[in-house]
Amino acid sequence: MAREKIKIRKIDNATARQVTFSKRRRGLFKKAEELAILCDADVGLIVFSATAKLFDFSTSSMKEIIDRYNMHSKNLTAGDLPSLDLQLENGNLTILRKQVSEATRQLRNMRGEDLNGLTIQELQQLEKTLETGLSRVMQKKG
Amino acid sequence: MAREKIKIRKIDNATARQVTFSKRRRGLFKKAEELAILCDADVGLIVFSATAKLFDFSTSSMKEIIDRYNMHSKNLTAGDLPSLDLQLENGNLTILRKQVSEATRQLRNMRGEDLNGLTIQELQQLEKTLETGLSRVMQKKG
DNA sequence: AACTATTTATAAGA
DNA sequence: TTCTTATAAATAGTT
Repeated sequence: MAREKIKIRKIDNATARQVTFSKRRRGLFKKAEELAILCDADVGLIVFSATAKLFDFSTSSMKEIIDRYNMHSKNLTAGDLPSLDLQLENGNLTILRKQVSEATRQLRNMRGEDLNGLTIQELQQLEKTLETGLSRVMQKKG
Repeated sequence: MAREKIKIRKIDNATARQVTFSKRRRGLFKKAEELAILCDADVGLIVFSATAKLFDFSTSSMKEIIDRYNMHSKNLTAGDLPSLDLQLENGNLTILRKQVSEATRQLRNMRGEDLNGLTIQELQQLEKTLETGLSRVMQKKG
C-alpha cells in the first residue's frame, strides 16, 4: 500500500518482516480501537509475533471478552460447564510441555537426528530448510 | 478517511453507526489476516457489535490463542497471594516458557533468521551444525 | 525513525 | 445493502 504493491504472503527477509510487523501492528490496533469507539463495539485483539512476543488490546477486559466469546461459540447450555479457569489451570502445563516437545523434535531433526520416522517429502523439505539456513549463515559470516 | 475527516467518537445516528460498523469490521479483519500472513504472527480477533452479534478471526484456532494468551498473562494478572502450589506451578510455567522461547530462537537461527545478534563464533558453530544436519539428511534421503 | 510516493480504506452520497 | 468516488489514512521502500 505504498511505494509498491505487495503480495500478501510471508515476508522472506527477517528484518523486513520485523519492521513491517511493527508498522502494521500499530495500524491494526489503532483500527481496532477506532471500531470500538465509533460503533460502540466490544473488541478483543491478541497478537503473538513470530518471536512469541504478546501484544493485546481489549475494550473492556480480555477476560470478559473471552468469557463472552465462549458463551457464544460453545454450546449455549450455560449450566454444566466446569469452571473455565480451572480448565485453563490444568491445561497450561500440558500445552507448554507439548510446545517444548515439538520444538525439541524439530531441532533434533535439523541436526540430522531421529530421521527414521520422516517421509521422503518431509526429508526433502528439511533439506531445503537446512540449505536455506546454511546459505544465510554463510552470507552473514561473509 | 474519506469525503470528510471524522472525529473518533461514538456515531450518534444508529443507522450510520451500523453501516460504518460493517465497513470497518471488514477492513479490520482483512488487516488482521494480512498481518498474520505477512509477518508469520498468530492473531486472534473477537468483535461483538453493539447489537451483541459475534464476529471472530484467528490464524490457528481461537482456543489455542486464548490458551496461549492465558499462559502469558497469567503471572502478570495474578492479583492475590499465590498458594505454594501455585507458586510451584508458576515456577514450572516460567521454566517451560523459557524453554519454548529458547527452542524457538534456536530454530529461527537454524533457518537463517535473526542472525544479527550472533557473534562470529556462534555463526561458525551454527554453520557447522547445519552442515552436519544437512549431510545426514542427504544421506538418509539417498 | 523520518520521509514520500502509492496503495488502501472509507465517509458520504446515490 | 451495494456501488461510487473524493479524500483521509496506512504503508513499502528509501534515506
